[in-house]
Amino acid sequence: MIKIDSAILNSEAFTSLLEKVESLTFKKGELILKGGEICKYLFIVENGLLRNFYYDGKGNDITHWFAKEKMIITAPESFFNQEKSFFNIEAIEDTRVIAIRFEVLEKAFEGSKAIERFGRILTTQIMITLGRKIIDLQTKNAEARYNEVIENYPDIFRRVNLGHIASYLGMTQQSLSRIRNNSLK
Amino acid sequence: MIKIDSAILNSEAFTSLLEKVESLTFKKGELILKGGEICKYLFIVENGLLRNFYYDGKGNDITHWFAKEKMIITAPESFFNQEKSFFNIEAIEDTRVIAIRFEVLEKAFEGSKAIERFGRILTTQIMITLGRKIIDLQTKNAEARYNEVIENYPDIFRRVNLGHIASYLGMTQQSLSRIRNNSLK
DNA sequence: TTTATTTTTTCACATAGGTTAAAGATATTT
DNA sequence: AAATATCTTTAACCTATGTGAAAAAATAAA
Repeated sequence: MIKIDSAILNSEAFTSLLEKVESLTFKKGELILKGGEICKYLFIVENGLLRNFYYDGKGNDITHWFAKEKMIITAPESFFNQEKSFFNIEAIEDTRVIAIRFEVLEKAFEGSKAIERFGRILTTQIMITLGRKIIDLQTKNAEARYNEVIENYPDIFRRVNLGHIASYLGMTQQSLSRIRNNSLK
Repeated sequence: MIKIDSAILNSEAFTSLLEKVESLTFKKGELILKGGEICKYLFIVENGLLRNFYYDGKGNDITHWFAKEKMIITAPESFFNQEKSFFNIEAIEDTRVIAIRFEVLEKAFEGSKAIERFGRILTTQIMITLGRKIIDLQTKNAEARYNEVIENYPDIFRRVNLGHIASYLGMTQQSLSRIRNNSLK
């Protein structure tokens, strides 16, 4: 989960970029990006909650990323390379976003060193976050991963159903339920 | 594993950056960065092989990243934020690298939009690679992950011992050995 | 409210992969 | 070439987590 620093949000470069972006709203349950499409937007959530998830067509639905207020979300490989997406994006709640088109962002990158820099710092932080998640998946058992997420993201946890949390943590919903039960005792 | 595109390697901006970098050599087995230190360098491997690994002090040694010729490697969270590293970097073979100091890279970013852009594109590609690895860990079983790595990185696989490959794939060495045995039959 | 739908829990059972320990291979050093 | 150290395989056993199915609880719709 990637939060945008308010120093960046308030910067001049960023403010000027914001003049060229769109404001979109989505209904709860709405599929904003379908796998196979090219992701046109990078979203910054104003209010509500989105998730990026992988779906393999065989019932495997794996949440990869949540984004609540002030967080950023997209399908990175699709958006930045403008190729077909492996991922879907869905609104978990009624959501309003700032939506930045790829071409707008590209132009902003070209036109402003500060925004180019913002983009670099942002992708760097995402890269670090994902690296940590890999280590967690490889070193921590299901219970430890669960404890970590309720520690770090208690409110997302409250707003999202357990199936999504379980897949985000790399376990089945039944396992998550078992863990929750055990940890009460 | 992150390979640098040769279009970038040959660009003017990159060439000028290269004038300010260091050439370092490491002996096989040498620990180049210890957990707890601040990572001063981003490395580009000229020849040889490095690995970035996590070690928890209890015998858990997990390879996170390999880098052979033309690949880039560092401890991202430590290097880019100049904070203590959770990761170690080790030479698996005698290795010569181009080593770019943080301050040099920072100055290069500040001084050149093209390099700032190079940095952004690089971190974007790493971000995408790590995202794919997470999905693989969550959807594929040990055997499928093994098959994928020998398909995609056959030569790294040949040059690295199986313990490192196993931890990179998120399994024990014994499991990897079992899989290799089964897949011969 | 009642009914329908979705979400969460529970349970019995299955299994992939972990653990521990030891034996074989391969390399490296003396 | 012996001796030592390191790497890889094998095997018996174990456990965390998955699977499938159903019940219970919560939420939404009629």
